Amino acid sequence: MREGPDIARVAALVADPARSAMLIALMDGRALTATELAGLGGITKQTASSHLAKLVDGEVLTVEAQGRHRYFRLAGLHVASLLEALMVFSSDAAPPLRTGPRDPALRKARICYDHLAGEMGVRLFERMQADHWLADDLTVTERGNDKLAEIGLNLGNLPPSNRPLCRACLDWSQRRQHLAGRMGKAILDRVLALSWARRLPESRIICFSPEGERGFNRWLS
Amino acid sequence: MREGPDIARVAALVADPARSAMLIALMDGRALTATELAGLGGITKQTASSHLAKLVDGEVLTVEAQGRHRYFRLAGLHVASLLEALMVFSSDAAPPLRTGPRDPALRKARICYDHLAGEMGVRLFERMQADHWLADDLTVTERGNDKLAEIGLNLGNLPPSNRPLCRACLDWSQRRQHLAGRMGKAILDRVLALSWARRLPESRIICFSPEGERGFNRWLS
DNA sequence: CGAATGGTTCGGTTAGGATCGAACCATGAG
DNA sequence: CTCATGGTTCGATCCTAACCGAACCATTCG
Repeated sequence: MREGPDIARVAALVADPARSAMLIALMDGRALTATELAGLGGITKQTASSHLAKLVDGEVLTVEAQGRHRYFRLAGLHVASLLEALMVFSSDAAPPLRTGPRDPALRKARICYDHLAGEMGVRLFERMQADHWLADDLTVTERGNDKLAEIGLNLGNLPPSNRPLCRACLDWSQRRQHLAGRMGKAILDRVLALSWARRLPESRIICFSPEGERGFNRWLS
Repeated sequence: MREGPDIARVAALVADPARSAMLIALMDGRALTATELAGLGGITKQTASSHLAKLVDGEVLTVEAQGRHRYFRLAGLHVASLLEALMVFSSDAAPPLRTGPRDPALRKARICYDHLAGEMGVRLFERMQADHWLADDLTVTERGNDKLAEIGLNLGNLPPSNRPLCRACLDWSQRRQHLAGRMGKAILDRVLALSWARRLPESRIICFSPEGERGFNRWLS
């Protein structure tokens, strides 16, 4: 009788309006927090938490904990394919709501909690390692201190804290690591203070000016 | 808040075990009666009747009344694609309950609505792309037409239809794409007409003969 | 150390829907 | 016509799961 792959299990996960709203919101590959998703689904965070746990358990979503946030994202391409296949049914109407010009910008550079992420953040971090600003254990080398001084940054002046100075943080859009920790924050602060870039209100986008990007690239080279 | 396409509606239709069992049974494109489907779903005919009404109402199935029978079949290719997309999830993990000798055959070649799926289908599709039978936008190139002519297929002779000529369909067992659309159907029809393969009754398996497989491979090379 | 914020757990309520028995309608066979 | 069979409708039961309030845990900030 009832055999074969258990299609109903996954379908049931998508079958709830709140869950499907959250899934659609994640279709562009972004990673969103539980409270953001609760808002998008029109439910309280308790309910969202329960839904998200089910989706993760069902391997439809993956989580990544960062600080006190938990970032949820689709578990892979096959999930997006499934959602696309479902959208075919309601396709005749329903103009898609997303993918304004903001998305590419978000991939290029954005704030991740308090430090730089996206393409620019990843490039920074990889350059710091390749050029030995950082040692393998993520401590700052002498050359690192020199380079930081070039943009007016002296780690000795940072406010004390028990938060680690350097930490690697997984970048969702690039799937590589970028620099987090107090130093990540300090560098972003300098980038903003130098007017190399500015934050766009109501979003996580960091917008580099043309001169700012040139300055940043020159600094890395 | 909650906008966008109402994917939860269709997902809910598939989310019931009895309904999904019936849908899977229909994946080979056959049309079955309500009582047959009731048996396959492991439910009484009253319940099945209710389920089937919902599926028809939701445009997942179509009915055809003949005498005192009512034949149900999938509403279209997009339904089969959806079911395949769902099967992707239960394929890798979840030690399947049944691994008789039929499964390998099913993975090797099977019918997906009306076109070739499984290992053979995926190989065909990848070859078509690598060897430029198809352009990136899935239109048929001149070389493609030549190769199709080799097995006696002329796309100009296909019956007109508004169904797309070429479509990619995610393959459940392979997690890659295979060829659907009118051309996918036409190729499978030729493969069967050439006696390269035949359908096994009561299943979705497409069984290639040794010579048939050789012919198929030679055609691809 | 609080205070603030992001998230989870628990308990109780509620609504939807899957299920089947029984009765009913429609078609076809004899 | 009568009977058997395919299918639907109705009503009642029962179970699941979505939901939120409230309390709780964890992390960061001052």
